[in-house]
Amino acid sequence: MRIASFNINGIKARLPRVTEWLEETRPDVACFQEIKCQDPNFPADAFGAIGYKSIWHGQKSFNGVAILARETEPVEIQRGLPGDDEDEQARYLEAEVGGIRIVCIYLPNGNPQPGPKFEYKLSWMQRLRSRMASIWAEEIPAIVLGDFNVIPEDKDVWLPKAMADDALMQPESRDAYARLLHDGWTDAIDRLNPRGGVWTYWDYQAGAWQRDHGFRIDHALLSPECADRLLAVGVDRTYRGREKASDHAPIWVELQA
DNA sequence: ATGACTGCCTCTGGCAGA
Repeated sequence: MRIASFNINGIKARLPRVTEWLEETRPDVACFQEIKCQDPNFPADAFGAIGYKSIWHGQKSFNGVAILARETEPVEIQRGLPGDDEDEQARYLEAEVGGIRIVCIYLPNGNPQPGPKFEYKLSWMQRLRSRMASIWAEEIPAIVLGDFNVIPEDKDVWLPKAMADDALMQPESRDAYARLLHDGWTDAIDRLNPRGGVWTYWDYQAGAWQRDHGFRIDHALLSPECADRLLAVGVDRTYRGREKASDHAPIWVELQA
């Protein structure tokens, strides 16, 4: 079973790229972040036509997440990250697909730091940890994946100095991410690429893609019930180099059926 | 080098992204 995640940076601008990727790679489950559309405008029919059923949580202009499943309907468990009734940003969608709990997240970027956006990021990560602890307690196969907007370690960025002041790699952001790992979740890409050097994002600016100036911020965290079944991981880098590409590449994990 | 690019909604420029 292959479960993928893709920060698509706008479903309207990216639909041809995204359907092409689905048809070429045929993941069993696909999580999208930054769909950047309101709920009525999500192109569920276009995905249905190529064999995928969708649930989504949209928002005007920004954010927005979706979960697609091949030949089966994702069963929605939770929409929006619990823990703050004031938070209306569409960044969290949780479903069950084929006996696996799928948690699709778009974690706040947090720039500029310090400031309210960085505080929002850190409080969001606290709430995520709490939600993940509840899921952990269910002792089920679960995978939390998406755009975490955290560079976990220096080995996960082409040049640590270049990003030193960025919210993505502040000690507070890294500590909050490390706590999830200490809680027992397995960073699937890191587990199978322990020396680092794996990028999932390249900026549109300054020829970052051409120079391979990237970093790793898209992650997949596995509960023990999933980690025991981990066969392979990957980043579909080639899609970053195509016409009208997202600034992220898709990531995927393969679990034993 | 306070640079660079892209998408969105449209106050077609300002915001957000990372």
